[in-house]
Amino acid sequence: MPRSPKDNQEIRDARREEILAAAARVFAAKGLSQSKISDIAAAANLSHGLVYHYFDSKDSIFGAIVDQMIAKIDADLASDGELTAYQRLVAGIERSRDRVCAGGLEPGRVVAQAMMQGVIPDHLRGRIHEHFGRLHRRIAERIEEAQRDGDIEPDADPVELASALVCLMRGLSMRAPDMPHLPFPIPRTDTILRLLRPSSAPQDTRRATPRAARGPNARRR
Amino acid sequence: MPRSPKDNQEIRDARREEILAAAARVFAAKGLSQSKISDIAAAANLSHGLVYHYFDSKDSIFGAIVDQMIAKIDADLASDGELTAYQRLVAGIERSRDRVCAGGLEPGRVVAQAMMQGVIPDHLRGRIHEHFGRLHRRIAERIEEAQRDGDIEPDADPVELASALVCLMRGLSMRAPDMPHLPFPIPRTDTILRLLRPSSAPQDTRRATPRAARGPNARRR
DNA sequence: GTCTATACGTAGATAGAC
DNA sequence: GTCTATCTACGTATAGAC
Repeated sequence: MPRSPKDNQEIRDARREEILAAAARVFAAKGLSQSKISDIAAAANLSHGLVYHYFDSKDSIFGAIVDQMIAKIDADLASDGELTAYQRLVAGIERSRDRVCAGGLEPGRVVAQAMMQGVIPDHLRGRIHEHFGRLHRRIAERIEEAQRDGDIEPDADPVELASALVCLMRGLSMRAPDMPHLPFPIPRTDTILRLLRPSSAPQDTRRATPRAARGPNARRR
Repeated sequence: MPRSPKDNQEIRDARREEILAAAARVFAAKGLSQSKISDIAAAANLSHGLVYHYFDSKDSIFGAIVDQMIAKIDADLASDGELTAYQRLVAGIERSRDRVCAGGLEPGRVVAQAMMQGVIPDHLRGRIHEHFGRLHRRIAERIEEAQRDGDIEPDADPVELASALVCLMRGLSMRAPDMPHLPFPIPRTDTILRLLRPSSAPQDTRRATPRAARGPNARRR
């Protein structure tokens, strides 16, 4: 008895996902250009030729991966309904940081690698560029909201803070997974948050110490 | 009349430097694996084959570049004799940041790319690893000194702060030179320094407000 | 010292057998 | 649907002409 069309479709979908998962690992480890199709095939335990049965080209695989990673990053920002803006920022930072610690798949890593590479398929450039725009805008908005809540330094430019935070997180994601014991530790979330922390630091003489007493994790209202 | 041996040597040295300079630009733009020997030759305005007259292989060129970049980074930290530890930290950050702004050759970029690549010649791995050890140790020491001077948050772990700072700077250097108009700005030095800034922030209840009044740029003693 | 022509290997992509 | 064999393009590295 032959396989039903439905079974075939399931096999196809499963294979596709397997290949994408394998490719994500390979790309994260080596970047687009250094990743051979055979590497991906080997990581997915199937033959070289079969990969081409499911995807047109290496670029199309990479495109699919980048889209997945972008979606994952967007999801990181979107979730966490009942929290303060500040708490959502912290949660996002923590998730990303945990992934780096686990040595697992850091979505930011793939995208950052893609951005650094000279040759990205043109359609991808646009998508990546848009992604960064969205990411940065959302973080800046969230920072602004947290400033209104009094959880973040109110006198700093939110766009500026967002840039610094994004830089830091990108640098974090860049730690090579095959160099697990680098001489310096992964900074704690507390340390990262120093960037945003309100302070009555000396250079700021306009405000004395009012709302600071509430603490950075205080719930608003 | 033939060229003197001395002239020949000068030509050789000059060519070598030209090739290295061209290669540095190419590597910074595309990374090791995407850089073809012909790219380097074209960037240096000479033929493909001549590159091999001066270097054994692409890897050996890359090795020379990485060494140059490492030396440049080390130099950034070494200089500035008459300054405070804190002032030297600031100067280093500013130099690196200026290079990124100029879109020029950011040494950290090449090294970071190298680190992220899966395949680095083995001897290079060691050198890069050592470099990071030195870099981090020096920064941590300098931070510690600045803490004693009262210019940096005294209750934070210097190693921790150094890690965060290195991450941030690495993320900064990663901006693609061919994407000059990213939606977010390069963070100002002030903003970067928020990581280190002393503060009488709420979560820290042990110290009240003593030394903070001196300001972060105050000369010690 | 500099170039052009060429050998060799490798990786992307296709074709056809099972 | 899956594999192996093959074509083709390109990049590293070398050899030899000028």
